[in-house]
Amino acid sequence: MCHRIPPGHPDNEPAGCLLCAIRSLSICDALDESELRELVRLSQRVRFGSKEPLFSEGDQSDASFNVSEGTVRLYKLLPDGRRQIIGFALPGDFIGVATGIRYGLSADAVEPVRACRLPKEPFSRFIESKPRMLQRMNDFARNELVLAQNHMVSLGRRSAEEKIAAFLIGWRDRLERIGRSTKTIHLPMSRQDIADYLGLTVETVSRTLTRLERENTILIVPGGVRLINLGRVEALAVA
Amino acid sequence: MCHRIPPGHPDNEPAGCLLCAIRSLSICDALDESELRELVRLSQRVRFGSKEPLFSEGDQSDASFNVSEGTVRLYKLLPDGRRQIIGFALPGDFIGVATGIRYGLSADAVEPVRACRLPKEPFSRFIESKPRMLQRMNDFARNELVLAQNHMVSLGRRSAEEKIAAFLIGWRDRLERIGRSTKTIHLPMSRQDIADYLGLTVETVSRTLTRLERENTILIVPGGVRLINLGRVEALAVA
DNA sequence: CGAAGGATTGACGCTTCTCAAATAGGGTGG
DNA sequence: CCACCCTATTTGAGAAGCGTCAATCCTTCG
Repeated sequence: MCHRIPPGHPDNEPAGCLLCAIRSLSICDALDESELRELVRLSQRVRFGSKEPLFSEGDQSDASFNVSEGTVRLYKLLPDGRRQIIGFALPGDFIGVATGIRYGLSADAVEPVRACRLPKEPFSRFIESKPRMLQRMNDFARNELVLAQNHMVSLGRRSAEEKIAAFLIGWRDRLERIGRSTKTIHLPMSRQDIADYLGLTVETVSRTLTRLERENTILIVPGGVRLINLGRVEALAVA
Repeated sequence: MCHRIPPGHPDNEPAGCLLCAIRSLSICDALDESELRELVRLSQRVRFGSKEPLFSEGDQSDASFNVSEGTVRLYKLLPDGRRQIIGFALPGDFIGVATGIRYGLSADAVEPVRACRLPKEPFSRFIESKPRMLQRMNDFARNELVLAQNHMVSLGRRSAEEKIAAFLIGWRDRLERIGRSTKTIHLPMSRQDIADYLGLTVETVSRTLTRLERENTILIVPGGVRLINLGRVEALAVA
């Protein structure tokens, strides 16, 4: 539907922080009007087409990103190509903060993505004297840790069926928190992505989903699922 | 060897932040002398015996802790008792920061632990106007995320043998960074702990370790292991 | 309309789990 | 100091869940 976009194509719009639709979801909510005006000057609005990388593990870490639209896949690769998806970033999420001079993981767009690019140096100078912003970034990191911890429980201790259920419930909750419809849960990522997120194979994901559908627990629809027997899914998810 | 210690037994020593041996490893390194003096007044030195909980998932989150001695196990439980160990905390680590009013996971002492207890309210007031401290706490949270991400790769995409190797290398690196000997790697945690950390069973951990020993890759010694064929372990660990 | 990639389904195998029992080790009390 | 007990660890045999390989189907898009 939309034509190929060059890597990290800059929009011609300026970063419109003051009018930003997802500001209340993002770290920028900790800034006042004059600070936002300052941020406008040091940030850039960028777009990425499906599968296009925002950054890759090992790259020089030049910038972080505030996702404003679309879904981003964050992952690590083993030398032989095995992939573990660490998480998916949604609008409001703040990604690409590296500990060292290089990114510790890779990120690419699952579907077309818009984001604010925050170049490392200017941005770190910008925040260094803003305790409220630092607090908010701390809260965001803590929240990421909570997600990571639940993810570890799934990876280490849940069966394939429980993993899928926990994934669907967790994804639904995240969509809900950013104000998306949850009547039918939109799944922009592929079966392979779900498999690599849950430590399974595509085949197992596919089989498990169709089994859940045959049992009338879920309904598979194009681009997502509906939870028919919500209680059953939730029971599997906590287990 | 030592008698039973009541839960979270307070030492009679004051919190000696100025002389603290692990300050350079901890978040407190971001504080100057007068700030440390302030911290002394609002923190308490506490001890925990083996297996004693520092806090439990679902408890009201009253305080966080700076570990100064010993090893802490951080974990989550499923309703049926399955356990996933999220990580181990060592001297210098800052644990028990909750996002909400309740702890999101449980923590207990693997071996006798000393820590500084930082009551939530006074501590959050203490840091709110200290950007350097907030920065450092951010760095610590980021570092935890890096560990979590590597852990997820192990849980989701590595074989039992690779998990064990990656665990040994990762543990060795952490011991090294806090200045511990790595000639023989001290493992204070049980086989069951290692299993619950790696998403395996005790039997698989035991079998894998003895297989590695039979192949002359490692040597199992009381309380730890020695890496005989370091190259082999490292090769398994990256894979 | 046809090609290409994604998703599903099936048959079979293997790694890891489960259940069970033996062994070792550490702490306690006599 | 030694014997005993309790727990941790190791080892074995068999089962099962999930992975692998392969073929088919479906969808999307040129």
